[in-house]
Amino acid sequence: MTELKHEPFRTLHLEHASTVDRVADELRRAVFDGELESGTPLRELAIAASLGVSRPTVREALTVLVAEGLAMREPNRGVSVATPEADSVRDVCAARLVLEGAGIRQWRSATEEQQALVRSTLAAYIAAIESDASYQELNERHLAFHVSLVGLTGSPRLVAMQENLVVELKLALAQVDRIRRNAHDQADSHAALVRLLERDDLDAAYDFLVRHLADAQGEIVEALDLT
Amino acid sequence: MTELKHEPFRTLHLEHASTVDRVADELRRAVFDGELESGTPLRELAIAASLGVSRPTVREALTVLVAEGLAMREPNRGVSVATPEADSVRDVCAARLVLEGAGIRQWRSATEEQQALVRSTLAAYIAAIESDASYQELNERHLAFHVSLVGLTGSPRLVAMQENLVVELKLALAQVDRIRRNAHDQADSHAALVRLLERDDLDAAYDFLVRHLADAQGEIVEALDLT
DNA sequence: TCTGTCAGATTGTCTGACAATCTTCGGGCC
DNA sequence: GGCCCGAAGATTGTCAGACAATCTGACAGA
Repeated sequence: MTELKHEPFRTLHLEHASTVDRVADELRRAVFDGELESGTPLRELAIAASLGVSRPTVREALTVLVAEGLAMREPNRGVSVATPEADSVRDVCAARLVLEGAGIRQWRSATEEQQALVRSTLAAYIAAIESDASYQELNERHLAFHVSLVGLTGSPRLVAMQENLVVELKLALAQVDRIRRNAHDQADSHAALVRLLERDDLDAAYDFLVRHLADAQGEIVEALDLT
Repeated sequence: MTELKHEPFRTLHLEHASTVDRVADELRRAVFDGELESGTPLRELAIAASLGVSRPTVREALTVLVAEGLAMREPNRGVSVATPEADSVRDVCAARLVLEGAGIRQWRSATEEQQALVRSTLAAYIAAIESDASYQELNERHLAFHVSLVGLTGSPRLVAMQENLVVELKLALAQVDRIRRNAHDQADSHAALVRLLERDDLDAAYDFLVRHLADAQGEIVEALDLT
């Protein structure tokens, strides 16, 4: 084989974006940015014309969105932006507690690398707050921190599941915050959680997480009901 | 509305199967039955001709399979049946432990209905064993029991995640058992687990689950390495 | 041995089309 | 006046055919 030991091109990375992917990306962006209200029908022809691609391509992109839970397909009635229900939010938070709780419980058996990821994700979140980053970015960093907690389990599948849950949350937040943007500062709370972890006080950390998720759920559900 | 109180047609259910769904079902069946070896390329034209549908329809069905993890898509190289790696199996089992463990921990706070589901699923598994059911059905019942454990959490999303994991396991089993079918009787072990639950001895039940999953993982990985 | 080139196969995407189904709207009937 | 019903329009689900881009493999040439 012609494989070199040092692999000098390891950092190179070609963006292999198919048309379908780019269409899906654009639709995702529009949903998260709140340009598309929940329940908005996503007409294939309109999107195809608007983006300058063909209908089959749009169709494929839509099935991707549906698989991700960002949209709903009703037979013979097309695809529309999913509407986050209060029950869904409650379920997402319950599921998050299971996944993130599992991560916390495995703090001690996690690798140094995984622990470092939690710290650095928290640091990035704090830095974003202090630099007055955009609302979107704060959300992103915040949720990335919670994903990193699941990363402590070392299980790619659990992380993937958490990322799915986070997508649903982002959808709900996009709907809620389209009306009133309230990305309030939660850095202290998260920093306290990490301190408990560093102190190996896992039970306290878990209790902390329980309260934190309950709070988040309460806020989102409340805001959702006002819609 | 003309809605009747007793809803006499509640049991009626029209199979609203689109062509895409039926193609996907057929492909799934073929994979689980071991007709398609892992790594087999799934050519769009061949499948379309073989099933008498058009290529776009097959394409959509394939993206469904890929989303489910049953197949892999490599850009410009098409879709092929996924190959279960030992690492994947280990990860699936680790993830299962988190989900099923969460179910067990919530046994007490589960509804009567959810607990009954666990019992009845176990009963169905045992009945299938005693009636010398087919290999496929035993597998199905066995895994259904484990799903019902996750059902104790009452979280539809966690159940959906577990079902995804189970799909991957079924794929691995299909590959392993294509060579040697070894659906050995595990009814006693599962019955013991339920007895521990009924006795509210959750810690023991959890330990039991840990061992059970470790055993299962060991067997599958071993059989996989022999391939 | 390595590189460049070419044919065949397969996918990614487009165009155009048609039937089935849903929605809407207006007409006829009580 | 209000309600059932049928026709028109819109949209999806599916199909057929086509073409460019890319991958594979083989073969010739430096």
